[in-house]
Amino acid sequence: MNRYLKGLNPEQRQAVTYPLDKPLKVLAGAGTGKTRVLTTRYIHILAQGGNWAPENILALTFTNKAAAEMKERIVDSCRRMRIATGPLFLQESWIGTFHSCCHRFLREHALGAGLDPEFTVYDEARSWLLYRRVVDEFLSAKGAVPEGFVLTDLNFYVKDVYFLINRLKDSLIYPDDYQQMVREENNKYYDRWGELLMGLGDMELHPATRKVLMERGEEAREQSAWEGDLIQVTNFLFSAYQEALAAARALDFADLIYYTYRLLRDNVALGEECRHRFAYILVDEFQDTNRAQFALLRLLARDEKMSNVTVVGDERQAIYGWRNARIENVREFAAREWGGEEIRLHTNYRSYQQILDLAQFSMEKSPHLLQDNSPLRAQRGVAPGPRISLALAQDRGEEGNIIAAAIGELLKQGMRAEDIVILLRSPRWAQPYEGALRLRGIPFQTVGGVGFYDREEIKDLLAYLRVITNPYDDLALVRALMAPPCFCSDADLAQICQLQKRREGIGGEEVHLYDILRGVLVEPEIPPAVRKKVEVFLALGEGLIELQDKMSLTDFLNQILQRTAYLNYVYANPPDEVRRRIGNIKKLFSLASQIDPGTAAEFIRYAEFFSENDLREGEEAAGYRDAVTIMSVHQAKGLEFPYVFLPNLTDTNFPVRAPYPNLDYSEDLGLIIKKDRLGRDMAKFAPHNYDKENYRDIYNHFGIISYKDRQREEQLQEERRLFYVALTRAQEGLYLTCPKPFPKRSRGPHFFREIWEGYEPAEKIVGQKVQGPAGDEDPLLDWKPGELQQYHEVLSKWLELGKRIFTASDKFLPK
DNA sequence: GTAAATCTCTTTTTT
DNA sequence: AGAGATTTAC
Repeated sequence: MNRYLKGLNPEQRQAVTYPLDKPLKVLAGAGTGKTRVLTTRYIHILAQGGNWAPENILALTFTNKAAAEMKERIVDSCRRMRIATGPLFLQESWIGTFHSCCHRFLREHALGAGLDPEFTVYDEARSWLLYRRVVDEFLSAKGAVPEGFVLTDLNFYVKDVYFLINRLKDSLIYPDDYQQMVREENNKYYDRWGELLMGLGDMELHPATRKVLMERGEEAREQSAWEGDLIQVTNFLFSAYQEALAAARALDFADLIYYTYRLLRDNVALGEECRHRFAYILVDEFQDTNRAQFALLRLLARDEKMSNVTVVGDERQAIYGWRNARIENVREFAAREWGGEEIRLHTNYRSYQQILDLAQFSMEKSPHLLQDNSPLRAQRGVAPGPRISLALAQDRGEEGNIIAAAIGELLKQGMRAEDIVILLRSPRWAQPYEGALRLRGIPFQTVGGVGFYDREEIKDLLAYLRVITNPYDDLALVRALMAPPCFCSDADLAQICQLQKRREGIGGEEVHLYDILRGVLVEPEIPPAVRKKVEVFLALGEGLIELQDKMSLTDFLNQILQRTAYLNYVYANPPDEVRRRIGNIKKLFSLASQIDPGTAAEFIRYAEFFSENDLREGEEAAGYRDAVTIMSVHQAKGLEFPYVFLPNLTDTNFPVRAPYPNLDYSEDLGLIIKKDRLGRDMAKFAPHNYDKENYRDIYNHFGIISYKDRQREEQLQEERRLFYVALTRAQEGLYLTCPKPFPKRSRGPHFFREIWEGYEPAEKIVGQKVQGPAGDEDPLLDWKPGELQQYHEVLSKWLELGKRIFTASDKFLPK
């Protein structure tokens, strides 16, 4: 047997050695060694002879980090196997994300793809700025506006159209196709309404129901006209955005996939050459690919049956739907139908059986239509003693204390801090848990989250700095105008910009926003309220500009804070938020003092460097090597930890309720708009009284479904999968906690409740915080020494006795 | 009685 | 902004 196959279990070995000329789909559950299978198959291809070089194997991953890891592991194995990889392996191998591989390919074939060889790739920030400019031009040039279209309507949709465009592009739908497709789909939808209205006559209905349905039909007809307008506008903006990209010789992320796709589709010879070059294709995290990526994969494959393609994925871990990933891609890769095989990996090397059982228990609570939801089997078997603990805390402060106490206990038992992770649904909730850990002197580090430089208060203050060093920095100027104390609204700015456009129209030259501001003061058409704001702003700015060179950077920042009364606005937030923001502002001062004596301009350059490179400056000073990690579940994907804490499992936090998009597109409904211009829900979004059975039956009979309903269901399922990902990170132990109070009218914590009430093997405790005297104290930090002792006692029971000291009852969970 | 309007509470993930 | 519960309108 080949050496690299040693140590693989039979199912892994089967996957690695499965014939290379047949399609293969590996359904690999969490912790089943999927990356190992993929890298070993890569080695297997090289070792099988055939004289294949690394440049003949295309290996696609989801992140650059995963690609780097894979490269490292392959190089390692090759060295051990004494397979010569050549000195240029890292440069020649095609191991990377879809985006990075397409980028490289397009550089090689820029001319053939009709691109400038010096094309640039726009990241999200740059593409958004370009799009914004396109929208502004559209707003000022009325020619493209449909008759009757109210321009102010568009402001509501600006962001949504941008997301819509990205969503379409991720499905390879570009302007030419978009308008036609969406119109057809829309017409089909309204045809169904027509049928419903026709069918009403033959139905036995309550007169009131009939009347309502007739009215809704009429409403739907009106709404279809509104949709028509928006289709026209979105299509115009879409084309204009693409043209602007072309003019800038730029591609955005989606374009990288699209241009590669188009090049291979249209250039037959090159397509052939490419299919020859990539003798084998491996794709990791297939459940996170989008439609465009799948389509490209079909083109890259040797034949329609994907004979030289191996994909690895797990539907249960699909958590990137919001980035247009299609979980359906896994099912649609029909390896068996195409003469290949589906291999399932069920042996989990990470966790004890109890943890896998819990994950399975939770997963089966949602009606997923998954190809493979069979349970995982723990290689490590069933652990002695309980492995899953639930705690229902009386409030968030107590929750933090329970977790901190439990972690302290683990550390006392000899665990290392780096073996422990706190996983959050949203990184913005890190603060309470950080506070609890800090209180006990437990070292921690918070990864990711919203980067320091992306924080509102930091961006505001930096904007002021930028405006003062360069008043002609329009972006900074706009940000500063919108910040305290002026709070210019979008509408205010629109009026100022109109003035700018008009000046440019007269002089024919570009006029800077800053120069316009003075004009605003004397312009009769500008409302007094706006004029006042600008007046305040200019006085403020001029005062600061004078001070600029007279003091140190930190003193100057202090002046900005004082003169804008910025802290007053900070203090208007809830206490948690105030503390966080103040902490950030303090940190800005300490960063500034580090480069002090230095100029504001230097500091800005420094800050830009960090934010442009997405180098995250954490909100908390980390620096511990051996520290408890706090991160989001998304960031934890692919990682594992001995002990996992999963706090804040409230009804609103996990699963989280996301707002519905104002605009969306789907193949069966066409363009979906949330509200019509009167503020009513669009029929397509949510048919009236859809939640009532008699209406729903009629709607469904005529094929009128509720986008809202479907969206909600899909959202919940993605949250369920995210929860599954969180649970399956744990190797040794899992601690789930949920703070009270529950909002009066909520149904209680959804996922937590299911386990609390339905999963017998878990330990369950209820916090017993004694109500302190009511006051204005901060509930997060204000604990009394006596209480800590009490937590400790509760916790000892939890950890040592290992028996259920409490069972669920209605007393603690609202019905 | 049902349907619509109002009130109340909470509030994301990132290559 | 969404989702229940509650109130108001018909």
